[in-house]
Amino acid sequence: MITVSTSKIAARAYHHGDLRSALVEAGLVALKTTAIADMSLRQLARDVGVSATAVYRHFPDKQALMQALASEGINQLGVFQKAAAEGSADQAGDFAATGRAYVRFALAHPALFRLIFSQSEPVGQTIFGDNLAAQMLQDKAARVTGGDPEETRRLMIQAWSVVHGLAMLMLDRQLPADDALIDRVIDSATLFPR
Amino acid sequence: MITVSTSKIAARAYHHGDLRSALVEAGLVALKTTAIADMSLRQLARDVGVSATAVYRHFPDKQALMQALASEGINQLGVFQKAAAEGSADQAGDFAATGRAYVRFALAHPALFRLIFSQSEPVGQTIFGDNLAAQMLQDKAARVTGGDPEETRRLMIQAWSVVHGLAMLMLDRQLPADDALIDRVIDSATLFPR
DNA sequence: GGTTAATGTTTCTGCTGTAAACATACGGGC
DNA sequence: GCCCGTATGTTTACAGCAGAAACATTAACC
Repeated sequence: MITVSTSKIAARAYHHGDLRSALVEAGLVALKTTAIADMSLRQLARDVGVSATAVYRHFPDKQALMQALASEGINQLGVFQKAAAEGSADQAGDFAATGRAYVRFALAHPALFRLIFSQSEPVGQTIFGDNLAAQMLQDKAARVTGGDPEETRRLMIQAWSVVHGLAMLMLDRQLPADDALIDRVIDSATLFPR
Repeated sequence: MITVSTSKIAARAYHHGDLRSALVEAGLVALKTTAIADMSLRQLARDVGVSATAVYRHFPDKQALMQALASEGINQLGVFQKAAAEGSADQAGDFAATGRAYVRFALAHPALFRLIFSQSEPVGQTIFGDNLAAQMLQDKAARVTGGDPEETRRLMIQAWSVVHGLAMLMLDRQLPADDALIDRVIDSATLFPR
């Protein structure tokens, strides 16, 4: 994946080749075993084999690197949700499937999921964000409500709240991270006013 | 509030009087203007007017102090919810009122609210916790379902998920922190399977 | 081939949590 | 009234952190 563009065969000296990508990749790996609070620029630099401050040639500060990781994370979430939705029959099942995927993604990548939402600059750009995950939420919701914009918006927010809350409470060990529980909560969530 | 138990009039020398309480109090104040990640033992010690390491006579480490703050926070949440529930007529309104209070508390005390759930040792002790907030959730839910334990549990989890998710998304600026929106989401949340 | 910009490294500052050794003062037993 | 143990402070020290500043190396282009 990391290839130096020039003819020289991966000269390991001084210039790295593509330090930025390498840092992001290392960051994603680190997030599998490291909590957000314990993420360290210096450690990442060590992992990549570069001096501590080299990072600052590619990111203005730590926050910027974290933001890049979060951005990559929200991408992966969208892809994962899309894959999950493709295997279901009706549209209501579709919607539920993306919700289940949301929670399962959170449980599978806890630190990454948290990171997505711990950027003060919302990387999940409110519900009008331009990422795949947000788009899917909008589309599925609109299809379920039949298109009425106000109802669609309400459904989006309510559905998002349920899965987000469930995910967070499970991540924070307030609820057991139980697959059956996810299904039960989502299946019995009737999101329409009577 | 801080009084030395002996006759000496608040001798500010060497022994503080009640450093533990003072630290907790200072911590709660600090949380009004400081994000969790930026909370510092040394700063708290400075605020109270004591050396940096004096803290360790009362708390084994930073985590323990944070836990104490979280514990106080969940207390306050319970009290706030109780007060909110007392002004409503029927039981369903009761339940909704505690939900609204949950979200409003989160918005009013963002860092404190986050702290409650950011302790790896769950201070909101799963849903069987012994704190007032958890007790209220259980009671209100049981009253609504008529007592059926399985249904009660489902309702608790679902209701908790909605309000927790809504609160988190608003805190993380993914949704506008709008009072009317809170009402709309909670009022239209029909939490029973058809 | 030499200049310039991009991308590295070293070195430094000030912050953090926390361990260890030492100082002070309170309270109870003689 | 003195004395000593224990609780509760302080000072000093260390390692790790984010980031600023000055300097080194390399690649790319004229």
